Amino acid sequence: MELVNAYPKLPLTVDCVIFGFDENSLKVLLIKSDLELYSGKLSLLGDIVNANEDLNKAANRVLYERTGLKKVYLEQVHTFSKPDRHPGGRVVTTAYASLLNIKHYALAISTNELNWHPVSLIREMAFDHMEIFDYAYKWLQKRIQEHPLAMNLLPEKFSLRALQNVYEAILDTKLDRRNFRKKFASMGLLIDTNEIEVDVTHRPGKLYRFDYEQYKLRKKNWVGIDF
Amino acid sequence: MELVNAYPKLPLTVDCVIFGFDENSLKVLLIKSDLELYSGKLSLLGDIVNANEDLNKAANRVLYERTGLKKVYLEQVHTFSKPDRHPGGRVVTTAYASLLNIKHYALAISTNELNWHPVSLIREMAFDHMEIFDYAYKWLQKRIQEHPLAMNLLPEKFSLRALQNVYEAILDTKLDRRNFRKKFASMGLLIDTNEIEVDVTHRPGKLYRFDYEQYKLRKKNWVGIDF
DNA sequence: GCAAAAGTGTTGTCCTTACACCCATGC
DNA sequence: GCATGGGTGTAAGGACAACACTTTTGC
Repeated sequence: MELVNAYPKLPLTVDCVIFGFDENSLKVLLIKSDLELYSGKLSLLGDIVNANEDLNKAANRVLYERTGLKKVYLEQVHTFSKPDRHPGGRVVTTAYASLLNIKHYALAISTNELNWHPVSLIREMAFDHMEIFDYAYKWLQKRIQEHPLAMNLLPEKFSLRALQNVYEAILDTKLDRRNFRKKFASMGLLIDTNEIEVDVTHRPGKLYRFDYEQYKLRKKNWVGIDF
Repeated sequence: MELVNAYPKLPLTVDCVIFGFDENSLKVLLIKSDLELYSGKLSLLGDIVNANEDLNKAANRVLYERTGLKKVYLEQVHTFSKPDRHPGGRVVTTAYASLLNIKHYALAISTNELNWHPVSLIREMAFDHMEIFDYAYKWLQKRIQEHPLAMNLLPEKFSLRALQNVYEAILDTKLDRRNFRKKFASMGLLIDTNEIEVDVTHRPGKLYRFDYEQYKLRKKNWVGIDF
């Protein structure tokens, strides 16, 4: 079947929006742009998709090549396709996002000044990456309220305070501590490890594990019209 | 800048999942597959993306070419990229979805047996279109609970019963009539037109308009962790 | 004993659910 | 007058928001 060979073809890239959490603040992994035109500007981690890999694989490869990070859980966010979005010619890009604990993933590579940047300080980027980033950030804020994504970026055992810090940083808001704790207690998805924090300069908090087993058993029965 | 010319290129298509509503049931617009291999199988409305159009434009064009439908609001759902998803060779496709009132959009074309098919009867399709369809349907079910998408497929003036029928068909569930009405009343987004249904064989219902102005003014302040 | 953060309970409000009867119209 | 679906209210339960004091630890 040679039909497909006659089709117009386009270069396809992936761009990874890697959110990280550290010192109670949300960051994003960026490099300095390769392109002269955008010299000095920050850029997402992107590269071309090869002929025989799916987008997910491409995103993982690109992330690995640019950062040395492996086995990162990436989710597809959106595909951006404005014809003029890349000054070098037409390129369609699919954005992937992830959320991880900066302390768990040492950066093996520092090419292009690869580094974590606080989300709150990002003002502009190369290409249309600011638009992609904004989209991905909104996606993340919604996503974290519906999925236990936050657990990805905490150690296996964590305190409720640490969990709350994650939500506050990502949602960029303050939450009532008592209500937050009640909420998670009532979900029945946290297992008390009977351990407590160590090396803190105040009363240590209890440590919990997230009950992935239980979570998987739930089926979401979500009917609630609201807009 | 000739960088981009050296990149590997892939054929890119769009596939439109056009949901329609008629006679209180949810349908989807499908054609018989072009391909010999899939002869007799149903297929989404898809075609190649041209070199200088963005995906959104491509989706609109493809829809127009295949159906004669114009000015349909399409939303991007997901991009599917398995290397073997098309038997004729590697093709990446981006799925777009819409929801419209079948009675408002007469099909101008009937090539490939273009037709509306009840969603509940779809069992298999050509290519990976069943997977795309399933994804789009889940997307729709979530989307309609968070956005006033349902209004797209009602006449400008509609009864609460008609609105409820939409939700019941799409969510595939029964809703309590009184609670449903209270819900929409309390939202404050429906305007009583002071008109009533005509030509019904029972007590006519009041007709409402959706208050798009008001809706646009709302900003969603949505913080509610739930999973 | 002081600083710092952990831990905890109650009340009011709102939202959701469940549920049954009368009303207006066409025929 | 009967069949069909429109329209309405209430009570109970659950979720959420607001709010302050005591406890434990390190130093």
